[in-house]
Amino acid sequence: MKTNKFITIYNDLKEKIQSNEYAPDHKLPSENELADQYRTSRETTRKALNLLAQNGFIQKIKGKGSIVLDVNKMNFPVSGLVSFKEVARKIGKEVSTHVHELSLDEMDEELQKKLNAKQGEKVWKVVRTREIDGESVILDKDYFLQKTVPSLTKTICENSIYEYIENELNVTISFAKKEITVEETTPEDIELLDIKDHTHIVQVKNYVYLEDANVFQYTESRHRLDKFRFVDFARRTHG
Amino acid sequence: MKTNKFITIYNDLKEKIQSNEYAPDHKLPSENELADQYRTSRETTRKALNLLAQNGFIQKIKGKGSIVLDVNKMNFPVSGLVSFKEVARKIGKEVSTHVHELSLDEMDEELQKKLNAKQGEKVWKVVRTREIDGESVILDKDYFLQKTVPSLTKTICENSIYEYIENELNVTISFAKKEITVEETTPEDIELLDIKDHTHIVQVKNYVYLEDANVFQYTESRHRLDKFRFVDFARRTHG
DNA sequence: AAGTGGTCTAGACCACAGT
DNA sequence: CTGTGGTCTAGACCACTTG
Repeated sequence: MKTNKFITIYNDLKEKIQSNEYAPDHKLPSENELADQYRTSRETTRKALNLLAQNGFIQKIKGKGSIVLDVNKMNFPVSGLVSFKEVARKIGKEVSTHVHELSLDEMDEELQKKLNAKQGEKVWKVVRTREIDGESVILDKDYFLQKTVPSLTKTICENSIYEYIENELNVTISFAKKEITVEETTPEDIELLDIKDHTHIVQVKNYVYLEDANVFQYTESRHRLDKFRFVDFARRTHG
Repeated sequence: MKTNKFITIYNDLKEKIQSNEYAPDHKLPSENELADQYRTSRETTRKALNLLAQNGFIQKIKGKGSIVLDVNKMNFPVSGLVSFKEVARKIGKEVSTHVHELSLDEMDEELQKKLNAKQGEKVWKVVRTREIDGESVILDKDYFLQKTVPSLTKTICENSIYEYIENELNVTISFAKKEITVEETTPEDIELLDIKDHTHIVQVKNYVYLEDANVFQYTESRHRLDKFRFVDFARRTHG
């Protein structure tokens, strides 16, 4: 696997920021200096710096330079495409996953629409609950098009489906859309989750798209109110 | 105001996509063709295309081309830095804002920490409720550092504070962090909002940063459960 | 083999901040 | 004035898709 030059520079600078070699509120070397250091052109250096800026490590200011941001203070985005396992590891809690259902089903009309699929295509349906510190707090229903995920096993579902998809299959995830709303608890929620006296749950609908801009997964996540937390990090972009 | 070449191209292509001149699932002209058409270099064209991709208008696929996405189907991000007025206009509802409090205060310790401010600095505190279709559903508490927002009036608060800040003052907003959690309703919620029988509200903490990477605004938004909806649009980025 | 997007280069001019 | 980041250019090579 050959790595691009600007990715190499990005990773190097990222590590130096995280290890405090470049400390918060201080400035990075200028673009010209960095281009010299890494024996590359300025445009390539700029690509690396723009990535750092996009991911919240630095802030570029015209006429001044690139300022290192306080990574810890920003308390990084648990947003986007991060998998449950990664999040769990991050918060350092005792977690586990229980698979309640794993089946290859026909789709009803609504699901067909959500996945933008044809009549007759089949989907994997996976129902899982997530336990944190011994309490069942998240109910996940995942739907994968069989077209892109030919087979699935219980073992895979108990670990990270994302890892399996990205590493074992040759599929690249491109972007995801999330919709967060609050809904009334259903009998199923009460059955599968350790609901306290709550009348509502937080519902997260997640649409995952591939490189070719087709949806291939739809997930409905139902979170116990008191255990829900979502962080979003929005950068202003041109236009 | 001089516009950059790549922004011009971006806007032109964006309009052509929105007006269906370039239809969903079809391909844009190649980068070389576009570079010819706009009498510019390929790299500049690429900058425009990358912006379109970032904002969800197209999907670039190596070896193939740039495919136009279905803008309507994706139901665009109401996420990030969009102001209440913009969102309101988008959903086309009858909305209004009521200012309950507008004062220049000392900060307590907690707020000082949140705004990363020094002892003795003062903040504008603004308490507003938002009415949609005659019901009071959002309670906003904004805190602005006086250092960056010297003066505020009730009229400004009734309209868009963001518009005032970005247009009248010479301040550029750079990025924002949001934290979404669910909290128990307080007596203040019940007093100022049309709460039904709900025991909880959705709380959105919003930290807004300037170009120099300092926080200048902290907002706590409290939303009635049944009227809350948040859309997030996450693109995969390198690294 | 031809065409596409992805990376990289070396050089140029600009707008802005600090002196 | 100098140095910074922002934009733009013309050309090169690569990896990938498709015929």
